[in-house]
Amino acid sequence: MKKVVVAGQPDTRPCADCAVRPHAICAVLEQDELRRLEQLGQRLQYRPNAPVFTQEEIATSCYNLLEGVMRLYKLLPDGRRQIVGFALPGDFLGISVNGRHGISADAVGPVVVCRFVKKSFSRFVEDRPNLLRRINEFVARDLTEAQAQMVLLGRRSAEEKVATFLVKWRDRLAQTGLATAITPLPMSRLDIADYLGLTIETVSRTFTKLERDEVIEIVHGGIRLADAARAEAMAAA
Amino acid sequence: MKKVVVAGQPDTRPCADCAVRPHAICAVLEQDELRRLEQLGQRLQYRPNAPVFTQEEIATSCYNLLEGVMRLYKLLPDGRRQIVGFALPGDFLGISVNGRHGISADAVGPVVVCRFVKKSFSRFVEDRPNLLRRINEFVARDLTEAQAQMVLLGRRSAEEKVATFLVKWRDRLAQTGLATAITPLPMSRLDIADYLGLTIETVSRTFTKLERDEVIEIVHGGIRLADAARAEAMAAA
DNA sequence: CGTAAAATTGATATTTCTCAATGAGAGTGG
DNA sequence: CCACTCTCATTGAGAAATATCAATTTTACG
Repeated sequence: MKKVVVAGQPDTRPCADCAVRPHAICAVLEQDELRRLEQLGQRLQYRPNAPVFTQEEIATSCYNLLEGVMRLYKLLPDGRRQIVGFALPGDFLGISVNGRHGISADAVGPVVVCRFVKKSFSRFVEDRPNLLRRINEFVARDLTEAQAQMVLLGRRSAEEKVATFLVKWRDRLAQTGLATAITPLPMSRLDIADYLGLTIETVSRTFTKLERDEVIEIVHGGIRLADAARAEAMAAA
Repeated sequence: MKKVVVAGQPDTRPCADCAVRPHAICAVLEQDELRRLEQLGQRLQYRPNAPVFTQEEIATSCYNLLEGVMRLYKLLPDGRRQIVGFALPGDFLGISVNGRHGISADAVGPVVVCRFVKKSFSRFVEDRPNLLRRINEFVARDLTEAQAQMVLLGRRSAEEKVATFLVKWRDRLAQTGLATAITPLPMSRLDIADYLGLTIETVSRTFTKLERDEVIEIVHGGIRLADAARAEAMAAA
């Protein structure tokens, strides 16, 4: 594989006009704290499919996702893959429990992150309970989402899985200000399958069925939720 | 259903000789802080199957589990249930992200908890970054476990699910000092099924198969891991 | 002991997977 | 600008895993 990491150019856009700040952990920082944190962060770009960090690898950095979509996943020894989540701008990644990353993360499309070296980042957080609380909330939110995903994986049919995925993905994009008539799906069918605990064929068939039933319209690079109400009913929690 | 909550008697055993303290969030507290926290906690007992808190309910309390096993689960509107975890002594429960509980929790067998009113507990945590960090670690650990469970639910066969469950359950019991030749299974087959995303019949058949294959021996109220190595191989992460 | 709940077992149905083939777009080099 | 090729997505047919429905056995409990 080609080299995929693009070295960060000198920061031309500092935290001050960071688009994701209100949604990121940084939102709780004061101006001067922000400038301090800015020193610690390094902006990096990744090409589509480039790995950002890997399961089992010693966790030396954590990341704010600034632009693009990432997939977070675990692999079994025989290669089976479970995607445990997709990260969107504003998400904070790389928290580890035993010094090693529990999951792998790579770029779906082009990605820009703000990287922090864990050591200095931890020191920064240490005297700022505000920030620690904020990080805590982020982790708690991730846990809540993980629990919802367990219900999906363990107890729902293929059709419910796909409908739920589409509705929740649309809602997440809307929250980060990316609402459009068409819901873009930057990830592949295989990614969706590995996220929902299905095969690519079942995902494809389910998309087709939902389109036949006029719940969605499959368009290039995404879908249109033609009958959002019906999709939401299928996704009902 | 009968009333199941037994009012806490005046604390006869204060934090000082709390058996779970080293494994609980309280481990990071100094003697005097501990005495302070003690004021805030209330010891409560629950009968088997008694609910402790419920999904969607406004989250006013959080809990240290002191004795017994709890099941944590989510229900779908049509009654399908996914158990997202079993709690053991030392676990901290009731963290909520939006003021309401995201999950339900009830006692599997008899349970004793240490309950804290969220409001006063939060105030206590506020000036103790140590404790906040500890809670953070607990949530991060839960998240890591949830991610592992997603792999199990999405990508593993019934046999792998059951074997993994048994091995990990044994390991958890061992960690909390409950290691024995026989691994007790206080939860029902239905609980196990709802934890693994299977039906009760499939769980039962899989137990039988594992016994025929001499991987386990089914004994009253639990199992013996007759061939731990083989079980661990099936569970290999 | 007798009854109810839990667990097991069996027969069949259903869902989803697997394997195989085809089709559609995107990028490339002539 | 057009084949060519590669990857990704879709579709089909048949297989496999697990669910469902039903019966029976075992265990728990009054």
